[in-house]
Amino acid sequence: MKEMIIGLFSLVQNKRLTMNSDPPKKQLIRKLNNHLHATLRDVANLAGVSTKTVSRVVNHQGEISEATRLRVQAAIDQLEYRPNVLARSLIRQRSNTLGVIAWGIDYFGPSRTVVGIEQEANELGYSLFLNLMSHPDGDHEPILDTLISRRVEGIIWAIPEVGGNRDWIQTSRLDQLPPVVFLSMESRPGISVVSVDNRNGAKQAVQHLLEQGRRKIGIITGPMTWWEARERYAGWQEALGEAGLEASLSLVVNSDDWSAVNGERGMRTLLAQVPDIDAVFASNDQIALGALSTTHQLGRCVPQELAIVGFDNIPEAAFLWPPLTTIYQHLVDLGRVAVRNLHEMIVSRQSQSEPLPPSFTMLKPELVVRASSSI
Amino acid sequence: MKEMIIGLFSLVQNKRLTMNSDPPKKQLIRKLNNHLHATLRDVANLAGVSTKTVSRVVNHQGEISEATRLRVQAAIDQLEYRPNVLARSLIRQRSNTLGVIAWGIDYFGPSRTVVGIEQEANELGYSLFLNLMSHPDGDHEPILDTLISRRVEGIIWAIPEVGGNRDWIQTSRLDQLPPVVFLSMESRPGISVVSVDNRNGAKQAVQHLLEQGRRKIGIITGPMTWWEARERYAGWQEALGEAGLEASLSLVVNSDDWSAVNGERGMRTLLAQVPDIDAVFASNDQIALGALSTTHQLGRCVPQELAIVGFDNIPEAAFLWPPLTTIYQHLVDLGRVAVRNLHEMIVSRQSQSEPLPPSFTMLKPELVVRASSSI
DNA sequence: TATATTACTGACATCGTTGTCGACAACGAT
DNA sequence: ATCGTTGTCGACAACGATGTCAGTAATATA
Repeated sequence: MKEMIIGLFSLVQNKRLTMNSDPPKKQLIRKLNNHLHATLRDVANLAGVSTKTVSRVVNHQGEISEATRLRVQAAIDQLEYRPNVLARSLIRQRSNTLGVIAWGIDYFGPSRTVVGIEQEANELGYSLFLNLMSHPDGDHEPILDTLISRRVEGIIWAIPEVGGNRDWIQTSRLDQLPPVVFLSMESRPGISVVSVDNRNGAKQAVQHLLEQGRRKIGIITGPMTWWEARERYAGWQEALGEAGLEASLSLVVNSDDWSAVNGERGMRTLLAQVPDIDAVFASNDQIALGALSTTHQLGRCVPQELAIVGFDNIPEAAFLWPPLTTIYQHLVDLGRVAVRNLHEMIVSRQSQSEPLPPSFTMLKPELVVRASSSI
Repeated sequence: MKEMIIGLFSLVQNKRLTMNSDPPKKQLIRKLNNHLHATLRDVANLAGVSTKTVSRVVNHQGEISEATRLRVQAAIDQLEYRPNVLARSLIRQRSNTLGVIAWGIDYFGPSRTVVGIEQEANELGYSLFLNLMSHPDGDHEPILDTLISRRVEGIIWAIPEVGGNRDWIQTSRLDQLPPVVFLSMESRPGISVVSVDNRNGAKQAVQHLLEQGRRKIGIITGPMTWWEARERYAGWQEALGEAGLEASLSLVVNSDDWSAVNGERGMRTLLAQVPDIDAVFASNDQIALGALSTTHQLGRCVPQELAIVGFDNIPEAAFLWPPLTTIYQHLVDLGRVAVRNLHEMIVSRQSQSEPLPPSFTMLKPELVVRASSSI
């Protein structure tokens, strides 16, 4: 009975071969002209072995006699065979891909982060799907759907926390996703996060200004809907508080984006509110740049009359006039750590063991002292 | 006879079902716990139809009675079914993915380009694999192998032309690839290229300086191994030549990278070589920034004594002191056009028609006048 | 010499889809 | 009553790989 079934099977299977009257060689030439790819079966036919044997050679698995290995390898080379990863992913149930959802990679910070993500993903053997949003609080649903449909094994959420754009995490949506690592956001129970310690960075900046003998230290914040802006603001407050100074509201100017325009305006406002202000912490380097621009326009001397510190250490910072003291964030590392953590989550989920507890990593930024803050 | 075969087939197929003793519902719960995805078959079972019918509903193809359509849709929603694009790509022989090979996306220019690429790819329904190289002349072979194995339908080569890093194009390697569009390089027969007209940009910059009455116009070039640097240099030469001025070598300083450090040094050298120089074309904004830094250090007045023009229009340019005149490249468009061209190549190859002739597109940059060049 | 072991290889089913082809019911027309 | 049509739907094979299992030949063991 069994033999009978097998017989019928192969009878049916042979139909394919008989339908195609070309000899194998000719078939292959046609394939190449149509920009098709050689398959395991092509290689197997050419080498006179089964597809499984070719598969074994390709994956260096199982024991293969040197003779057949060479024969198969020759066929592979001759046909320029490349395994079809789509088919492999399908049967292995592993796509070896990650998805990044990012925003603002035309800015220095986010793009550095993506570089780190790409490097680490590459080293761990993942290919990376890049998805960009046009606004930090845009609609991410279609992106998630694509990533799920493509069966990515993990997702890096490289979008800043702005307003309520993380509220969806509380919903059940997260359960339907592969492992996700979030970047640059407030820690929340149950999810994995990697962030730069913005508060500490701001604190370092202000403490440095205090050490330089400054006492009236203003701040131009970023948009306060951003978590990072709030953290930097909090760091400024903390540093002043610990020094026994009042974080008076007249020393604060909020800007509604991170651009130099607002730095320019903010600086004017601060100088109007507190004419004898002697230092300003700008919440990023663009804002600092705008602030510097204002000091030039008004003829104030930096750092003699007024010290300025930024945040980010953009490549231009060292060449501004005067060179800008700032806070350096290890953003490439941020990306790398995120992928490493993600990889661990993926591995742990595969091994069916207890799910890994969510991780929370904080990277400490560094103060870079230049002429804009020290005489 | 035929019925017999069919009978045997389904007998064999049923083995799978009998082997698995769980009722369908329970199977599904197990699936969800293991983070598996519902398949067409799951949906079909739940809705009491065949997989093909579900497929038809998902793809809005064929004629389906409203009753079954609703029933199937309900099952899809209930199971949160997402089609597996890997399987779909496999059978359809279309992956709907593109690959980008890029370098330097932590710089402003390349990252803008990638933004454009991502946007257009997204709009045309492609997912994007991002691959970064650490050097413009690094080894791209492993990247190409991965992309081929993943069966991307096209490749965007977003790496600047440096030294001989395009020589491989002459080899047969290109034939084994899906359609490729190259960015920012010299036109070559047989390949598709999209570039910014660097020569024209530089020419505009120098012509602007001439219109301002400048006559001793120097240049700080980029690294001359780069095609873009050579083009900008050529533009400077052309503009001077057309104005009847000599492009004397004393007016030229080469820098070996694009950084501000070299702009600083370059400016010093120029001032030493030609003390009465009255304008400088810096081959990018970083170099211009360095040059500006030198003028501050030496107390030269910009633009009164010395006009400076850059290239790129980095976001900081408007806020430097003085604000920098520069050349704006439409890099987002560059990326978009590249993907659009690539898409056409892909479509044409599919339709089996005559292969599309390679395209060559040049985007014209724009002069942005600011205070560094006009009094 | 007969049997157990090892080394190597292949047949088949399978992953989750879609294209092809044909089955079947309902319908109106002859 | 018979015969196309039309509208729905399903069985099957196929995409290109890998895992399972069994088969064969060569070698080692009794």
